[in-house]
Amino acid sequence: MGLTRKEQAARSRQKLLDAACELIRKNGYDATSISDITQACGMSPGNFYNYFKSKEDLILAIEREPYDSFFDELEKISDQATINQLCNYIKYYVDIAVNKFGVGYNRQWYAQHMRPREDLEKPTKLEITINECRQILTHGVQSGELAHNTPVEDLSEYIAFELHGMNICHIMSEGTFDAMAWTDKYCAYVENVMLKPYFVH
Amino acid sequence: MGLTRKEQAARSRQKLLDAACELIRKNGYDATSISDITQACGMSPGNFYNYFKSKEDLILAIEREPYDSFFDELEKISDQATINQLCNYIKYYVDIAVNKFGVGYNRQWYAQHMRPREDLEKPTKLEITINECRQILTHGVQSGELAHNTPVEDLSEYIAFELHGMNICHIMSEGTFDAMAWTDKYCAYVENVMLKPYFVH
Amino acid sequence: MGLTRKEQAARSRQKLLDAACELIRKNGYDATSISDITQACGMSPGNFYNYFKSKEDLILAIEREPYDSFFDELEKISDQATINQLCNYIKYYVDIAVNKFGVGYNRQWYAQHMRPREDLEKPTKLEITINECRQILTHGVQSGELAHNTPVEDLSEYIAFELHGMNICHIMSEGTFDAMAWTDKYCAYVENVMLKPYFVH
Amino acid sequence: MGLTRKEQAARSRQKLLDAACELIRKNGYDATSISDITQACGMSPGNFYNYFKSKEDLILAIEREPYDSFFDELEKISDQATINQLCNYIKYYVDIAVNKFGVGYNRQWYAQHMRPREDLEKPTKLEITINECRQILTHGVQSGELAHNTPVEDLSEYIAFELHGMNICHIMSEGTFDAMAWTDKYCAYVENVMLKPYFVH
DNA sequence: CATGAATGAGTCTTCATTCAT
DNA sequence: GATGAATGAAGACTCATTCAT
Repeated sequence: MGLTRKEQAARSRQKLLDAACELIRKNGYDATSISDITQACGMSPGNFYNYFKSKEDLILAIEREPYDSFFDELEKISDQATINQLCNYIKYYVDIAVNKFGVGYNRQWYAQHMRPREDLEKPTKLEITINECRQILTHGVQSGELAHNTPVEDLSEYIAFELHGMNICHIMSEGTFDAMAWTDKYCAYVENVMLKPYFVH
Repeated sequence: MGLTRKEQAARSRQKLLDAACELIRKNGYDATSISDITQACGMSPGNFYNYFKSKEDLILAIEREPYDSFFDELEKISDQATINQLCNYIKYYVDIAVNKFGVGYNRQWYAQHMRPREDLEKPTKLEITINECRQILTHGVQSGELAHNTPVEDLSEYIAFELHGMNICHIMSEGTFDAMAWTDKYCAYVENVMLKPYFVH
Repeated sequence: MGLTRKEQAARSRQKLLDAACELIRKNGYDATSISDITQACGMSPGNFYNYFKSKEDLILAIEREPYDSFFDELEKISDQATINQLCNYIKYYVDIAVNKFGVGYNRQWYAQHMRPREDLEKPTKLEITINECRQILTHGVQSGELAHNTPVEDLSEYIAFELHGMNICHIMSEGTFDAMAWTDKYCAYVENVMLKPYFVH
Repeated sequence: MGLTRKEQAARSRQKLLDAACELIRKNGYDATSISDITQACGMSPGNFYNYFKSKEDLILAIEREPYDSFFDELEKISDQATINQLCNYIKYYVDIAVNKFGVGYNRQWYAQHMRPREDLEKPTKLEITINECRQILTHGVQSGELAHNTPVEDLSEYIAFELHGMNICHIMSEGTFDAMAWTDKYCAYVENVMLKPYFVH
């Protein structure tokens, strides 16, 4: 039925984004050609460049998207108990990594972000994960759920490192690692062991 | 002078292997061409195929494991208290990663081990790390230092993931991350928080 | 506001023409895309085809000749001595080229007129310059100032080529070539050397 | 019969050079694709890049070649009378421009060299022509054939401009301008008119 | 063992052009 | 008149691989 031009364009762009994600996830970045992507959308190759400046640009667009929404996610859960926030965050992270990105895409992601960096000022992707954890824990301390002496800094690092380590395990296992089961156990561990000493009551 | 053909051949093969390692680490697998590799060795591209059936074949050949030798180290410390063994293991791991290998080599290591694998039977390098942790913890349970209900499996994973996550952080920070300080804190955390519930007495 | 459709159309067409001129001058015909042109006008690419059948059609439309108006000037000086007419013509030419048009426009002018031509009947812009010189010299022969055996044809060519050669030098030098000084010397040369053998007393 | 590898390579490179020259001359630079060139040589497209870094590189190689040999040409004729040197130089220039390069290539040549320049230090192509003329005339003065008051500087410019103006005429006429006939007349003019006042005896 | 010229399929990207809105 | 999404044919360039020398 009647789609406006803008809607049509947005839909095409999203189709490309989804197809690209899917293909890169399956085959990896280098093994996915622009033609593969447009073909999967039933488009001509040239049309790709109406939406993305280059193949490189596509990756940036894909990457920006779901990780950006972490912050939105944090917003949505900001009124929950700290431990719930944290567990939801962890589950959300794993879900994105495993279900949305998958092994192929994550491989590319790490390859890219482990390259030598020019701009040492910008926070690394790992620091961003740490920041997000810290944000939740800090909020927990401020709200009185966690003790003042909670080593927020250290715990944030531990969790962030753990998530990335798990991600790598997932990649190396070619996706056979059961990330979802792990997540449940790890959340329980965070609650019952890691944060245990710091809960107020 | 006076090298036999066989020696010459072995030397050429090794040169190719080393150059490939170096280049793939720097630029990634797909961005490293056969020409790049042979040129780095002062060879002609054709010569590559005297030693490797294909580019894919090369990757399989790059399977030297400097991380493997940890087992020897474990032997040496097997009579210490479990917590000491574990902390020594962690310190040893970090020391190797940071001081011996450094950012450059680790980049290469991950790039290599995150590539798609054919042989799903062989344990991944991360699984090896988990195994080593498990070995220590299991020993702790058997010796009565740790309770029988210690979730050895889970804790081994947590520690192994943490170590690799830290390693990645170290890489992404271009070596500015203070891994040694982190190690001390993490060891304390392992002793005082993670294993706390499971110590017998 | 309040433009009729026709006026609006004419204005759009002219904007396209001007933008095309400007861009082709700067980057060359092949390096100038329809999108470049329409974008420079703040138009959509499709709109181009409301005014021109094709890109090739555009080039044919860019046939405005500011150099043509020299003939008017010739009228005004037709009662002077031949050598003065010629020198004034040369000076006028150089003045127009250097001061009025400048390096930028001349670049465009040559780029445009050196493109492959379909209509071999129409005189080239260079032939027009030759014609103008010939007109002056012929008049000189007819008025008895120049000998009958004056090789009018050849000398006209020499002067016309010289002017265009100088113009190109001016362009290539980015305008640092001192065209005015050159003009004085060249006029003296025309009088004292080139035409010397043909003056009747 | 038995060609060495190096000979074979040199021959291939030359074949590419010749075919490129021929095709660009006929169709212009932009209308000549790498495939066109290699196909004309019975080669695969990829092989082109064993000999030239890029398409741009090819142009530079073509261009360098015949204009470089002007200097060799000057060497060869350095013991002739100045007027003969000059006429031979002019004839050689026209021959290269018309027969070797042709309209298509020259179009490209001028388009390229009339572009805005970054490096104002390097002499323009036109200055090189002036230099070559000056070299011959200076030698004529030094050898006593031409008077000391010969305006070498000016005359060199006149001749160089004339040659380029003629070249442009040749382009604009789509090659119908009879450059060879013109050359003969112009050489006679240089001898009998332009240099006449300055010959010693 | 080593060379390097040659292959040719494949990649990213551009762009003139069309057409439904 | 104007828009801009879509097309698809080309083009420059790369690279794993082969093979005659």
